[in-house]
Amino acid sequence: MLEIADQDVTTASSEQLAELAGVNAAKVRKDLSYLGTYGTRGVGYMVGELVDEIAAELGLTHDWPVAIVGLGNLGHALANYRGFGARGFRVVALVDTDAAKVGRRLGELTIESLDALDAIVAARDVAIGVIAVPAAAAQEVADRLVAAGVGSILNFAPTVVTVPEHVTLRKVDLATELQILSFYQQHRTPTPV
Amino acid sequence: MLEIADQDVTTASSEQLAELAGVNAAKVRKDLSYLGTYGTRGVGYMVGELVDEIAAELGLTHDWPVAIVGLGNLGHALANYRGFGARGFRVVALVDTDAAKVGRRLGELTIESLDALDAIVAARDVAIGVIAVPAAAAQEVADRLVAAGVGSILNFAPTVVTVPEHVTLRKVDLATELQILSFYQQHRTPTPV
DNA sequence: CTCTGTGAAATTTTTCACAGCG
DNA sequence: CGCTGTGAAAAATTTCACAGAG
Repeated sequence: MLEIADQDVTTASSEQLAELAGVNAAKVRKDLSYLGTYGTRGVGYMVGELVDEIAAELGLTHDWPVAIVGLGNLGHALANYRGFGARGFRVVALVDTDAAKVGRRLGELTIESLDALDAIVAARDVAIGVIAVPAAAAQEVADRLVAAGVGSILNFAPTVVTVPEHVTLRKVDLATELQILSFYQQHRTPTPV
Repeated sequence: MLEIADQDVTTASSEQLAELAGVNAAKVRKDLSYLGTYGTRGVGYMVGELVDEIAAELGLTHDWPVAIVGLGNLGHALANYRGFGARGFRVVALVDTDAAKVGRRLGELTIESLDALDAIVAARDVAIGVIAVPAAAAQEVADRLVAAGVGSILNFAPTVVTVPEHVTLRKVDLATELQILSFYQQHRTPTPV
């Protein structure tokens, strides 16, 4: 393992990849085979080539403009989150209803009013809207995002919001993760993956 | 549907539950059958009874003491997060290394020093530790939590941390959620669930 | 020789469909 | 009757195992 890490970081066998991912080697090969033939028999997979191919498949080669709505603690945390950039996301707008917050700078961006949302989305081609407002305001913000033409919404508010069929919606529930942990704890099963 | 909502909120058929969850009715019945027999033939499921049973199965009847380590924006957001309580989690400690933050009040709790972690965990019987520190400090915090005897860890830092076999670890990666959204957007598939 | 790519087998998950309870 | 609970069928996923490429 050490020898490999030192001398041969350019290729990896399905066995090694399987170990890293905690799955079966055959599964790795089958999954990768759907991307096409990127392995070399008798050698393994070229790591660089593989990373590029997976990135392309996952949409990481695109640059997705993201708007964050709501700059409470969570919104701030998201705005400061290192690593969105590395994964192909660019935060292009910070929006809040609170007049006291509008105009405040936060890193490279200035907080803007929710009323300007339509113009912001159109001008900066926002693809993804992140809802980080209190539960009570979530549906209203979702409606506004949809009206502005945002195609995908990530909802952090602890409430159910509904959107039209053509808009993709995901909900992140921070309590759910804790719940999964406590479930494992209660059942004393080692965490899978 | 309206009549049901008005008059008959105490029971729901597998068909209705399936609609709400966006799955097949047979799956609902099969899944619920693993809990035992809680439905009434010809009628449906008693919603109240069902909620209680699921809560018990998921460990929501326990009260899980949670400690949050790191009170940057994310830590604050988690500390203020409404709804942990409703799901059986009680934040019993806020911990940070920053001497400037220690002693500060935040809602009902006071921020304490990481050095006091062992005593805090022991005294308040902390079951779950939440890591909300920068990536660079995550492993250190994880080690401390493990040493203090915490059995489950939820890691929000964008880095991989390793823990002993007997500790349950989960990682929440905020960028992953965006990635899933952009994947759907790219492939123009309606979101499942 | 080693390690991929892939049919075929095994296993798991989901759906069907219906006997029978209330 | 309506709707559950559940065997049996169908579909999807995972693993095996090996021919053959490099």
